[in-house]
Amino acid sequence: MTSPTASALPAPTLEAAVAALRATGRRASAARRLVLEALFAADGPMSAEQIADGIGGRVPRSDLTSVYRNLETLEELGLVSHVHLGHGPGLYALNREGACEWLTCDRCGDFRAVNPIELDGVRRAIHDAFGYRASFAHFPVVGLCDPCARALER
Amino acid sequence: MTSPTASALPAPTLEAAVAALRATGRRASAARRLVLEALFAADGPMSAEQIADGIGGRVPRSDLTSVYRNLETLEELGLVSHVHLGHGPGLYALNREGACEWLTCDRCGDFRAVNPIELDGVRRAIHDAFGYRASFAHFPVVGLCDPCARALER
DNA sequence: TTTTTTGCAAAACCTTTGCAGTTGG
DNA sequence: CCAACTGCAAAGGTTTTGCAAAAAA
Repeated sequence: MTSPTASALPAPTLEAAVAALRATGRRASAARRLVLEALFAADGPMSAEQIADGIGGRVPRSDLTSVYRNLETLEELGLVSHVHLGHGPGLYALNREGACEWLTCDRCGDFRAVNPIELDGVRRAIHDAFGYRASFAHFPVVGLCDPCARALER
Repeated sequence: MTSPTASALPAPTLEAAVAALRATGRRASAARRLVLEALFAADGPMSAEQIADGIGGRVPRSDLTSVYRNLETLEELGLVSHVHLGHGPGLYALNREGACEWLTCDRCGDFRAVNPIELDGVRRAIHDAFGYRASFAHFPVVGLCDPCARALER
């Protein structure tokens, strides 16, 4: 029931993101910049709470409600997206060049970002068999990673 | 972080399910029978709340907490499993013969059960490319169904 | 000045936990 | 009888909503 309203392309810098905000009549508020700074400083997808906490001090902390609202705005603009890697909170990341899709292990919780091109064969197989255009950007491929699969084979 | 502790096979009838419960020292309580009756009466996967509500009167209603606890028990026994079809509550169903996996449309929310055999080609492609043993039983393949894909192409 | 955005409090939503009382075997 | 189970109330974790005050343009 979600369909990204991507009205802007990935922004490579904070300034580009601010420009994209302004271009749609939105404001570059302090709270919004803080969210962007946290996202630019991150090395992987983060929960709203981690963003609000300021990534352990690397960035000043902010209000959780505002973080959620700003993430929603940034998502509407196509600057950010979120993924559900299991049962916990949604995880947010900047849309970088060649937006990513995800694989996650149901057993150890580890995850891996993959370039959509690498999943095109899989996507084609699904489309041929079921007529669905699959995407693993919002919900990942879930399975067992190789170490966990071996561990379960005893 | 989930791995089914399937200690029993799918039960084709309520009596078989009761037998599976007894075989592991568990009791066939009234509340538990009600959950099983609801599941046997259902034509698709249901939320815990729908089960507690007694499928709109087809079955007497029961306490939501007990429903959750009983679903958990039935899942431990391998009689039931649940799937997350999007952002709402988890949906539960009996494990029928040839347990199923799921496809769901991100846009209209529609879903479709498929026999795991039909996804084996997809699974192989994923395994060859990434070393993951994918399963779409707990988290479905998410994408756009054909009608929605056409609708978006304008 | 006008419109957007914020921060707080509160609620909504789904699920789990604690516990005293009940029940199945 | 006794362990397993129930129902209620309460809490936990994540996300949303309402609203008056503050800030951006």
